[in-house]
Amino acid sequence: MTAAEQDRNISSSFAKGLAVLAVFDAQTPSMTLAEIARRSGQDRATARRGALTLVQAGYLRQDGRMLSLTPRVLALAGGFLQANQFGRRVQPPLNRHARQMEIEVTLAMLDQGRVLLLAQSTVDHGHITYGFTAGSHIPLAHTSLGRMLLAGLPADEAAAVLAEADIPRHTGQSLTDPEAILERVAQAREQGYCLTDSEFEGGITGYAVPVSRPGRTPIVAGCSAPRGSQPEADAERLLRGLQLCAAELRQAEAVDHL
Amino acid sequence: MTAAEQDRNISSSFAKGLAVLAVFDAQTPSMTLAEIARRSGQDRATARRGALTLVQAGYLRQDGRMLSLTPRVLALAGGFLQANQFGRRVQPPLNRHARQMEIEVTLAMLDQGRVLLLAQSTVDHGHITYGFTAGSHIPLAHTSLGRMLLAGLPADEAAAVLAEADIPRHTGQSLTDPEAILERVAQAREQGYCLTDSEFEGGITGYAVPVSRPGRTPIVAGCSAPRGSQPEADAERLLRGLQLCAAELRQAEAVDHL
DNA sequence: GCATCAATGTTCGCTTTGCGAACGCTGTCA
DNA sequence: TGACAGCGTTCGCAAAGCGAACATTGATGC
Repeated sequence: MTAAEQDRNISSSFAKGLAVLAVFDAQTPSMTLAEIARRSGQDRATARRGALTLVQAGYLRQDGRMLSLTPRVLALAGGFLQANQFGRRVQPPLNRHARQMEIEVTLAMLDQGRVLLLAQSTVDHGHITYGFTAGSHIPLAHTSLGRMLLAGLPADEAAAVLAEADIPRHTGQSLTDPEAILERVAQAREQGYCLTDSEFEGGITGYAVPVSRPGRTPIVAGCSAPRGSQPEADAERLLRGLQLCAAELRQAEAVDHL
Repeated sequence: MTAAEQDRNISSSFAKGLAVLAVFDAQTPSMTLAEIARRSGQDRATARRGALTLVQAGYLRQDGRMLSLTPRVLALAGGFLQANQFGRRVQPPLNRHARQMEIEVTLAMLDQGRVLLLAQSTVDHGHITYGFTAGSHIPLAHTSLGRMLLAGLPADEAAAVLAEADIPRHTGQSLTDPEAILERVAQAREQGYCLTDSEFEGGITGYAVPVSRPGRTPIVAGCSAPRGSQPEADAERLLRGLQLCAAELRQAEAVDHL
């Protein structure tokens, strides 16, 4: 009696193992077996087999009872980055505009109810940096990147995605009502850019503009900076820079088939 | 009769699935099932199950009969990068020195007989760029990064690693005799830096210095540039810059536990 | 110091999964 | 048009791996 109609085309052991690997995208640098089991929602024995397999394959390292990712996982991402020519087609425009704007520029897309950072220009100056890198996840609801991404979806889909995402309160200014957030999203959709202020980190303003063509899976570019003495002049300058950057990426078709 | 003494702690299905995922680190952006099967050395049916599982998990996308990586694989690397604070501790020094040197600086380590790029500064100027990114693999034998990495190993281990790696001929200047290469490696080990000229790409000189402390798993920093009119002055300037960068990374203990 | 308890890591019998030979389908060449 | 080569897909049977049960570790009370 098999009530659960298991699909013979899917390897459940493999899927469970992948869940073990994916658990490490949290901020926790290393975990015990039991913790992996808990976070991946699997039996300890199952998680153990998955983890030991990953150790043998070289993706995980075991120090005593702690397990942590090895640099080899970078090679997995490397495949994607090379296939899509990020080094040639995405990173250079990002860097050039970042340098002109004198600010870090980030490219992002939706992933599982969060914002996935695809690439980040790296400009050197005195500014604070969150320390996010390509592959980092950041919250959806309280960042300009997240809201601009939602704005790239039809309103009903955006509402559905937001309903699935959790909406923690980062600062006193964070909007917590989904309706209020969706209103900001609609506003971003209309005006073609998104600003947020102090909702994720106090005193920091976020800027974002769309990169992907309408209808495609949304991709956005954005940046963030401490609120200065002339907020409106800053906003105008930065949004103009982001728009230029986005236009260039669009023209280079750097991002069309993600 | 089970002659092969299969380890009950390892999930072979998972290992095979991982092999499917790893196949995409080639330069091939998308593949058919049969090609995946061939490259991963697996039965077509097995490869199919692995691939379909990856599709369901969102790491692979299926367009007709072609399969390609999705951006979600970046999240796997993101876990590693965040855990090791690359955004805070590695990227900023790299960028700063790259800007001072006016050249792209790369951080790398050994991985499976090749050089794995861990991070890359991103400076904007007119120079040629190979288009490599973090996570890219480059050859071991004919790059200064590769030879400096080998120099970080005891001589016998270096020879063993090199024996496993393949040594294609990229240019007319590529050394092909393992002994000759090991001699250059020994030279690099003694003098504490490595230069290569035109062995990977004609007219391009590569520079590399060690970053990790002696005895640890080798990590190196390097850069490459077209040979200019004053090769020796260039070499001195660039090596000095790389040494400063390496010293800073060492002091920040940015790379100690990889 | 010893007993108690909770939480983690590991084993092994039973069931389920997934291996791969075999099949059908599609496009190509003579 | 028939033969063929390469591809994706199916299904019976062997073996892989699930998880209850068992060790092991380490913290807490007496």
